[in-house]
Amino acid sequence: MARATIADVARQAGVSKATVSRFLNHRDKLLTKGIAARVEAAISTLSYSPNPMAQALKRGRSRLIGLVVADVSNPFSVAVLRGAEKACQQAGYLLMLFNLGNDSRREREAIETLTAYQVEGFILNTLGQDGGAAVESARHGKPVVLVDRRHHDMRADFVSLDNADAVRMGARHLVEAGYRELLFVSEPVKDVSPREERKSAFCRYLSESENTITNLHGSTFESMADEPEARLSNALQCLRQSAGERLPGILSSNAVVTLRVVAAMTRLGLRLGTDIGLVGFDDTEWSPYVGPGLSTIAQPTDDLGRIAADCLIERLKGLELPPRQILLSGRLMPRGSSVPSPA
Amino acid sequence: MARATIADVARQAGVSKATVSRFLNHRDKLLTKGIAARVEAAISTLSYSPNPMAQALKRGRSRLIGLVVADVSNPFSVAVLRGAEKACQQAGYLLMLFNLGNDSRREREAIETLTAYQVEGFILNTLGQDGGAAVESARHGKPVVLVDRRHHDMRADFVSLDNADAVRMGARHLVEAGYRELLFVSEPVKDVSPREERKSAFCRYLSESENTITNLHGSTFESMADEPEARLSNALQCLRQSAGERLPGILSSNAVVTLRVVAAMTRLGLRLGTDIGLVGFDDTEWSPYVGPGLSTIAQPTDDLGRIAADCLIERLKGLELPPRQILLSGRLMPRGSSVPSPA
DNA sequence: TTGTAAGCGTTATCAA
DNA sequence: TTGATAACGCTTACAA
Repeated sequence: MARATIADVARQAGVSKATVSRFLNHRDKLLTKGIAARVEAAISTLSYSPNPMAQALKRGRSRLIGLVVADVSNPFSVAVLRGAEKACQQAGYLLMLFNLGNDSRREREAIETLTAYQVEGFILNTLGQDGGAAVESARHGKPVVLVDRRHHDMRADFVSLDNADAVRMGARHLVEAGYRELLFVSEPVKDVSPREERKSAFCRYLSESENTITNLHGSTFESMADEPEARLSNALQCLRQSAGERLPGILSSNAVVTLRVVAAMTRLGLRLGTDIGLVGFDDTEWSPYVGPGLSTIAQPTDDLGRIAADCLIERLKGLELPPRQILLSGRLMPRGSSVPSPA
Repeated sequence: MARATIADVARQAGVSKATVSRFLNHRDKLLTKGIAARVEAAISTLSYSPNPMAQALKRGRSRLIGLVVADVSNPFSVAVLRGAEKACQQAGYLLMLFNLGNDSRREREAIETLTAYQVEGFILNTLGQDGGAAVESARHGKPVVLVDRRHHDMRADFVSLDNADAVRMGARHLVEAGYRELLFVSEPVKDVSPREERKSAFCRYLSESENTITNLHGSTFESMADEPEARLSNALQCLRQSAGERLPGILSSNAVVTLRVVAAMTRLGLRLGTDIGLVGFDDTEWSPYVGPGLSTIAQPTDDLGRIAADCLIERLKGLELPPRQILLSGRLMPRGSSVPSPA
């Protein structure tokens, strides 16, 4: 038999639908003990639970939160997803996931689809390049929280790693380990805010440290997904050239790039740590087992997701505040790839 | 301003709501050219799109498919998710994801929540241990497709890797490479169907090959997440003991276990391939870069997800057929970890 | 404190 | 071919 409706419960308990609805929404506030008990009994014998679609239609609120991620296969996104999910669940919301599959042109579609399903707000881990779809929905009164990636045209709560600090931490670690010719490797920076921030923080670190640390020098390199392998290999060889007697060290801006660097070093027969130092953003379960162990900067991904969701839920509860910016610190995980010579 | 409703469109076009609805659902089948044009114009000027909640309420169908995964942080689940998503999108369905976070007791909650949102069917990548919640919903007429994990009490379409074949492939590869003392390492097998299938396929392979291959011997080991590190280390040392002069080789049943094995070997100072051969289920982006490269058995994850979704959608379209079982072949990715001595 | 009735945005049934 | 009108399952004035 089909799901029980509020009418079934009302009939079973010998009361009106309104009474059942009151029991559900205001619990015992307005109800006689006896009636409440009868309703409760009816609900449990019919194992009734309200139809959220109908509720959404009537209330205009769906208890749904839209989560749009640029790419679910990015472990970072998944980690954020998990954190957000937990927070949403606790607050009685359900996450609706829309994965862009790295096609940023679909962002508008995602937001419109989710809007159609009456999501009450958005958590976005996207580029924001699809004609300000997010901005629009913010104007329509749906709160938005940005995670990890800023939208340049948008004022909204923003939750992210403290990139500047993390870069400084990674670079300083390399320097303290003895590496002097630094290279920052990232995917193409263009319009992707964390990449921009990391790159410029890297440059800032260099110009700040040139005075105090002798022989320190650095440069940056952008590696594309579909480039010929030789490009990155060349860059590494140049790096060793310019290093001369000094030790070269690489700071890579995410796990994918880190793997590309490792691959290139493998091709060239270069040893991690010994020939070139390496520190990479994003600590993964496999980081300890690549080569002598990869030194990484771990992001508090769970917290990022949780806090993003909490921010959104606060807004949904009516919190009025100028857009907040919440930056969380990363944690350095030193391993063999940033140790100059084998023990 | 708020979303346009069908009433707004009707007013704008100077027709009734029914006419607009007809335009939407039966297109031009029943409509005068002129009227159709007016409705079309009104729809586009108001940029109207129907409210799926209202549609769901009225039709009893939501265009939603529920996907329940045991653990999103498992890359396998994510890959399936991506495949399923693509297929659903093409068929005009939206996926609602529910992540169990490895707590199989929440499966019932997941199914009930999704049912409340009127999902039309389920794709389950779960244990099915939560009191046959899935079975129930199947009885309520919601089609279910199982991916990777069987529910012993359930007859439903099932999509999975051909585990028996994959195990044979992995074991044979080790044997052909010269390893003779084989160990199958998996997480606790209890009631997790792919683990059971892989383990028993391993044992079957052994008993079938003992006759033809001299000196071949094998055993199995179950490694728990929270066990002391020493347990697995011991197992490896035992393995080398019993191997004697022969080469020991390990077949590990998923990526997590593979990393545990690698960790244990690292602790013991054993070299991958040279001291112990290793082939692991699940090919990951990092597999090539751990040690001399990890030999793996790649699953066609995208296909698994896509086919699962397609099966479900066929059922939703009314296909009546006894439960199907669709097994896809894995692919061996040989790398350094199954090469006995360094080149 | 409880019930009646209207309405959320659709679709489906009936007349016209 | 088109238009009223009644549902779908729920919430919420307003009445009682």
